[in-house]
Amino acid sequence: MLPNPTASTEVASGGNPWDQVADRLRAGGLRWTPQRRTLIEVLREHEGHVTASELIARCKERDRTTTPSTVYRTLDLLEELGLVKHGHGHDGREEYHILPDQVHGHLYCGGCGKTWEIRPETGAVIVEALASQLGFTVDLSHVTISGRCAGCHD
Amino acid sequence: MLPNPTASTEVASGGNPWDQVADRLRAGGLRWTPQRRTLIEVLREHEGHVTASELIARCKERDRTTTPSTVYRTLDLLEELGLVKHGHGHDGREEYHILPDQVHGHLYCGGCGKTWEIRPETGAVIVEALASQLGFTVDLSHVTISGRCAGCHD
DNA sequence: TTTGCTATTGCAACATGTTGCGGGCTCTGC
DNA sequence: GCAGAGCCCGCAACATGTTGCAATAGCAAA
Repeated sequence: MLPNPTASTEVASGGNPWDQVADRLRAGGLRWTPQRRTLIEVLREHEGHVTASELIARCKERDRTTTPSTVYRTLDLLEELGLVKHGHGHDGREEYHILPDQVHGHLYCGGCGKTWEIRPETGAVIVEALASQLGFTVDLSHVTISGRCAGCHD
Repeated sequence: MLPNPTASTEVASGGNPWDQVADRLRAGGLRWTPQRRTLIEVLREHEGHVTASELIARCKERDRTTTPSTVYRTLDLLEELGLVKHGHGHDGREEYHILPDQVHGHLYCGGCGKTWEIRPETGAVIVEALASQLGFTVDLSHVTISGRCAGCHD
């Protein structure tokens, strides 16, 4: 039935996570559709962060009939599977972290418009400050923190 | 020339900042319009934070002809005057801090949906961590940091 | 008070997300 | 290989912001 039965166990352990998406969906009673396949193909080609609108644009390049609502709904699904994680850029727009193996936060400089990743050591300080003082578990990856970088003071 | 010359110095030092808005606008060659007056009246009645859509709704209560674009543009103006400061809630929607005398950040719990203010002491730890390690000057008030509060772990 | 400059408004169109609904398609079980 | 079950798609409508443009209306100077 499956085109390539030999690959399944190999892929399951060390292979590309995207190869398992179809099976993981079906295992949960969900469906593997052309629209979802298109989005997965687009995601395979990206790393790091992408805005939702860019993903939609790329999907439209492959399939002119792409509908935004379908993309957003599929992204929600993939987030539940842990394959992407959404956050918000400095302006509140949606951004997706692809394959969030290592959670990290972002900094945005309002002066020059650049964005940096917050290194784990630095992030740990923030996370711990809020954990110890308020018992709050921070999800740093959800927001982009704004401010001014070293080169853009005053 | 001014209608109430005796009040000017009094107001300038300790009075209500909203009372000076009209003059501050005119001083810059800008105009004092009914639409702006309506928004100021609404802002006077609020403290802390309000979402943009709530402000628009309140303006509409006073003036049915209120247009969203005008409200947004006026809020931009008031931000330049330092009377409000915009930020983004956990979902990326706009929020305005009214009269930001003391800048503070916000925490949002994805479990119970509540929001807390970050106390200055706690905020200082975060600001300093990024300043000393990266030379980055954080504007904590711009974003709402997400996570889980003490009561919503696991 | 009148006049003229131009800041501002309201509209319309657009960008980005979200949501409800009816019909179609995927999957499974026979 | 077929048919039923129900997940999903695409549409339409809406919510929240942003932007360009022509007409209006504040303001100040005469």
